[in-house]
Amino acid sequence: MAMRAQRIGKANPAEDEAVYQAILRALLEGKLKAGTKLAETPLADIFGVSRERIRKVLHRLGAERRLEMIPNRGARVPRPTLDDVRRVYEAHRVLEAGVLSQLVLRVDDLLLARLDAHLAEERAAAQRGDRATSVRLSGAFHVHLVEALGNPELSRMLGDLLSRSSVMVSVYEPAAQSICAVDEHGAIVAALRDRDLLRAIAVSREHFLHVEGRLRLDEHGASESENLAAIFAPVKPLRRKARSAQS
Amino acid sequence: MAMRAQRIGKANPAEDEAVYQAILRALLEGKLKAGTKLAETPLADIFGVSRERIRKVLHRLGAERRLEMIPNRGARVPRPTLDDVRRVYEAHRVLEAGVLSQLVLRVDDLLLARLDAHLAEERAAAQRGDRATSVRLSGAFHVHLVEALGNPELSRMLGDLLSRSSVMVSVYEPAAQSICAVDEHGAIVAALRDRDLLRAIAVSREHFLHVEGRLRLDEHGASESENLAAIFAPVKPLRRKARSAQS
DNA sequence: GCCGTGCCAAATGTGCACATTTTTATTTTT
DNA sequence: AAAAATAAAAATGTGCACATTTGGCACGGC
Repeated sequence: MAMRAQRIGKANPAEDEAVYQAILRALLEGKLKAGTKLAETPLADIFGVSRERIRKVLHRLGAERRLEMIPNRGARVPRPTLDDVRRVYEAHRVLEAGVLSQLVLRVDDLLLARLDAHLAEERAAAQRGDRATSVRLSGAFHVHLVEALGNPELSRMLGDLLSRSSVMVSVYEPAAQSICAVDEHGAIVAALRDRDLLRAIAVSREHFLHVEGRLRLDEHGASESENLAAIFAPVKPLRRKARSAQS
Repeated sequence: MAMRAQRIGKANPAEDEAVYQAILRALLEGKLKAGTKLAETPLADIFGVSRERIRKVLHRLGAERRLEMIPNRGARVPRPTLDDVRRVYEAHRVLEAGVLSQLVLRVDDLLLARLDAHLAEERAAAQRGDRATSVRLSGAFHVHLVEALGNPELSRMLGDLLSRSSVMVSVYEPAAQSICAVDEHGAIVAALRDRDLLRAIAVSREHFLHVEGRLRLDEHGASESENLAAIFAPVKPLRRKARSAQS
């Protein structure tokens, strides 16, 4: 019994984060198609970490409602119903209405200036046809609104909602028109400048309904995304235990 | 080696739930004082389950922001700052404003009748001095409002917020006056009946500010709650491995 | 007398070896 | 031959044995 100094218990929280971020990123970028099964053992091989670590990350993502966990059957990328998407959008709409109701009470020139600056950025990106930036800035507008309240609770809520709708967008939304119209954002700021809560809420509501209206109505049965190894390829294996599971 | 048929791997999800509910309940009922450390091994002994099971539950509660998890140092009952409490209340206020903005667009007689019935219950409980029921119904009012929208996302958000503020209430709120005034709830319903969004939001806002205003301003250093075994005593041990850890 | 240093006990984190459940493939029966 | 039944294979869930880290305490130095 030669005291096999096992290499267990490394206590490396960075590894957890790395795996978590990698899967989350793939999820947010839409690289993982809806309905794909995320088995523990293959992922452990791909990332070169123990299965328990994968398991922990998967359960965490499940708790955040970003993965669908079925007891004894593992984790799957959720396949949201059109109704699910609508509910998330509605929640976003409701939350923003609340944010606006609080915001009209404390608008100041500084905030308005910041929002105007953001609108200018959005317009610039739209004019030069930079669609990627447009999409990013379009989402950032709503983040700006909620962060103006300086309440981490609310910011986190909206963040969760946004990340989830981002994933859903990749399923149901036509890629071309997925950006919010800059005019509508401008209208919200204008209403805010006038301290007109009812108009702000109405405009915001219209805005979200527009986005919702663009959702594709057909539920195309998202196919399983094969070869997971390729999806996580850009991420360097943390340990060199991973072998290419090429078929 | 007589094939020690180990009793591991029982795959009993009910046990998880039981432990989770027990701790959550103690948390919500304020039996666990803020700052109390929840070590894994003692809890495992108390509940008569394995440490891993406790660990899983503790991490889940941490993910739900109901416990404060410190790496390598375990779980503690959070000791919220007064600012923390205010932020949760503000989030609740903002969310309800959004709910109301959506609700005025779809109020019908059925909803109003239900709310009236609830108000009647509240008044009855208040008149007969049933404080426990009053507190419960008072929270249920806000739940009714959000559930009227029929959106599970929003309901879950409010549920999280409510449960957290419930815990905080036990720290900062004077026990006697912690109930919402029925009149204020009635005023919200009245504004809803008139489809007057601005008034509904204003009344709701006032209502929450009243509750916030009653918070105790002194941060009393909540002492550690000793003898955990007694706190979880009403819960029957799941296995008979627990011995009374009386000092 | 007080602070820095090093050891000891306790609590948390992790990998592994199983048990259990699910899924798939094969066989048998009507 | 199709469907039900059965067995094998794979994947998930769990307890346990460690390793690692943390906190306290004694000892010694300034």
